[in-house]
Amino acid sequence: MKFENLTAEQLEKAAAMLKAIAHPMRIAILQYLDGGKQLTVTEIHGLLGIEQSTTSHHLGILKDKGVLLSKREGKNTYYSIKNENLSSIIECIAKCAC
Amino acid sequence: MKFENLTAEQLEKAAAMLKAIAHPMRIAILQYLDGGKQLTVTEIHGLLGIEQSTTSHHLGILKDKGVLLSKREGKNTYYSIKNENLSSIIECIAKCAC
DNA sequence: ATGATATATTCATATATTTGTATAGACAAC
DNA sequence: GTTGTCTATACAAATATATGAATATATCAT
Repeated sequence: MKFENLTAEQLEKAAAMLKAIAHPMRIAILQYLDGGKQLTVTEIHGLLGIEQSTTSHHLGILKDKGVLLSKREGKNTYYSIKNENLSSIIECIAKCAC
Repeated sequence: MKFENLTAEQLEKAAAMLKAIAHPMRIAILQYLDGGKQLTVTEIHGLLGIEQSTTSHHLGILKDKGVLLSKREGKNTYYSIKNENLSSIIECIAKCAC
């Protein structure tokens, strides 16, 4: 696939999506959700060891930029990865960065 | 490849690398350099239509985070992509975002 | 309705990023 | 040497991001 022809608008959207992912805690969230898993805010909050409001904020960013999906079930909100293709970004960056 | 076991340090590095890429102008730079091309600061500055110092700054960020390589030749500095694997990140994000 | 639990939002503060102007440094030609 | 060109850096102002405490909202159970 060629990406030499991305419009300014497309560049903005791609950058916004990448920027949403480009945070240690948010990468950690993606790793916990990898493989189609669905986790609640509280579960992720516990796994990350950061405040509930901070966790919710990170999840909101990822959802807002189209990285995650959310599904409310009773008191809980389950988050999952919208496009499993995105996992390959993390795998690739892990290969390059580690 | 599993990435569920990244250490805090590895998460930081991966995030830093992604953050370096996660900017419209810097994605545009990567698209210009795709395919192993080498371009000078002035050439990229001309292609992007932004200030020379801003261009140099963006290139410095990408180099500092391990995305680009630079090679000085006389007055010119040629920049190129360090790991062509990284192109696939952009291709993937383009697929997901566009 | 009351209380308990889960999630989202508001707000403030601290920190980081982006951008361009101006300047400095490196190098070549003369 | 001086001049012109290419690149990098210092600085400042504007903007954006990250974090958590406090609060609000939603839902369930009783």
